[in-house]
Amino acid sequence: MGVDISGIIEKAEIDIGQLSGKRIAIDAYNALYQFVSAIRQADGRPLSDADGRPTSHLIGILHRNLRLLQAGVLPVYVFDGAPNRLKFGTLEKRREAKNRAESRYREAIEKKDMERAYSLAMQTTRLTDEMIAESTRMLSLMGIPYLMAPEDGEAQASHMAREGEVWATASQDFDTMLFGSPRTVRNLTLSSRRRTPGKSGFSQVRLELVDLEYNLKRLGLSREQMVDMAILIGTDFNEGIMGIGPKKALKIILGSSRIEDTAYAGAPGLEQLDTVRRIFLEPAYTENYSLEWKRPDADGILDFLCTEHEFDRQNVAQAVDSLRAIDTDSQQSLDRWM
DNA sequence: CCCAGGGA
DNA sequence: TCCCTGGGG
Repeated sequence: MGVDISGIIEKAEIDIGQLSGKRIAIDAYNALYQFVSAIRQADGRPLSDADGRPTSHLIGILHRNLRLLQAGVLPVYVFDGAPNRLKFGTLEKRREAKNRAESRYREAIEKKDMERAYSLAMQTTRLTDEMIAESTRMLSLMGIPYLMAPEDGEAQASHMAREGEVWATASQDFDTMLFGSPRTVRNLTLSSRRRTPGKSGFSQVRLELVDLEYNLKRLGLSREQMVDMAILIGTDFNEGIMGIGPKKALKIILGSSRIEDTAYAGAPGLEQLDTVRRIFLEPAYTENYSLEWKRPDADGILDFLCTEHEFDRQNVAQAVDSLRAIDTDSQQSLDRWM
């Protein structure tokens, strides 16, 4: 999930209207995980068609993007490429955690503890290659641009924001700040309710905007120092130091300015310091993409969802009609003036 | 995730 | 009008 420095970051609550006419680069994996973990039936299993194939990702993409486009937002989805080898450890840990959650889920189902089963089911969420392929196909049909990052999707999205190709990145974690995204939108949804893993029921969430420069200035850090702080805490690419969270890390870096000047220089958990720094400060990116929002392929969407996946034809037709009523052309020309 | 529907 | 619940595939 990336490094959690939420506690020391100031966010501004914003209204969706403030994103109208703006291009937002969305961390695709992050968004898809939300869909697949949140869109479930009562026993926790994802929604699926008659053949048992999952459909949560498709429902999520259809409805979320319909609402975003209606609000005037111009979304572009950035998918992860091949993970950096320093991420292998994190990925392995996630796999193990999912396996554990799966066996606990089965236990909870046997004990008929549905509430626990539901929350465990959310932790078993996996994105398969087929779901990724279907997601990009769905985006194409909706006329929404997407691209594959060479490595980390958040790094690519952040590069695009730095270059001014998009106004902001959208992700739930704070790695986009480390990657240098000037603005990060969190909780990019139209509804303000969210199911959270580990808890039953819903909690309120508000659309938030995180401004990188503002936060760096307020904390008295350079971005390089913020990256060092994250490395002390632990990132997807290194373990970090046990017992050091955002508060202590901030104090340490404000006192010593860089990891080499602290007592933690060379400590286990901080191996390959310069490589990890470079992952955040000089990330791999591509400029080989085009941002164009096209008219939706109405028949294509109906075929895909209703013929291939047995969605209700009337529901989908209604969504498609709403989609066709949106004038993305004028939003794109409006966007030039912002 | 988002929506529709019903009750407070 | 808000809040909660059930449904979607």
